[in-house]
Amino acid sequence: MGLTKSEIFTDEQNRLASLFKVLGHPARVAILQYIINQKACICNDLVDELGLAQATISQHLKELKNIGVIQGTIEGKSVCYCIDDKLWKQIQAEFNVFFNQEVKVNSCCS
Amino acid sequence: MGLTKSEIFTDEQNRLASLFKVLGHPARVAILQYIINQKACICNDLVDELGLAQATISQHLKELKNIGVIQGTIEGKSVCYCIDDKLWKQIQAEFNVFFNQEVKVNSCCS
DNA sequence: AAATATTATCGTAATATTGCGATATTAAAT
DNA sequence: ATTTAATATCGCAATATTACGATAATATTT
Repeated sequence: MGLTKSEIFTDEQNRLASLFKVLGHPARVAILQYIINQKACICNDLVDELGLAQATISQHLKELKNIGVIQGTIEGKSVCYCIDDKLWKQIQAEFNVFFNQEVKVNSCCS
Repeated sequence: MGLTKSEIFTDEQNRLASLFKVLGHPARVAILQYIINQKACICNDLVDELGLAQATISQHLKELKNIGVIQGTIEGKSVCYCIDDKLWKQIQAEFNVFFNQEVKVNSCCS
């Protein structure tokens, strides 16, 4: 197997999980932090900054682009990647909806 | 390979990624939602509720226990799983620190 | 103690992810 | 047009994850 059974879950559950999953790798967290701090970046900066091969960085960037959290604009022979601020805030909002569900503490565990 | 190079990232990056990763599966999102709504649960309820085998549910519960977001108390022959509200709020807080970094929108992307 | 019920663990197959070298693609510079 | 630079894609090997049947472990019930 190794195949997630997406069809048995709700759209919301699949959606949340897919967002969490993309953020669930330290390289992608590092890339986001770097882009945020530098305002923008090109892939080669990241290759120098992180210790990963260019092909690997490019692959991680692609996954971040897939969920729309970053966008790339071609600038001459390089690409300028930026956070999509609207989506950034939207993802945070979706996470907060999940976390703000009221947790009722049950007697059996306290 | 297939081996994440954790040693090249900061503790914060690894920590955040590991939390996101655990939440990055729809079954685990579903389990958390179910426990929150039912106040508590035992594994067998989840087997009926979700369409996954008992062994699979047990494995997902273990991962959730590993990050401390749920805890299990033995109750006779079953186990009562509850959200650890303190950790639940702490994880949310850690995520918000990440998301609340100020994003400077760069001219090249707008 | 034997039977039953619930959960955990083991072993294994299928699929996914990570990482990287090699190579393509694209655009600027010469 | 050729060279150079930056990024993307392909193909592959190593490792991780997902899922589940079988079985073990634990605790209650009979």
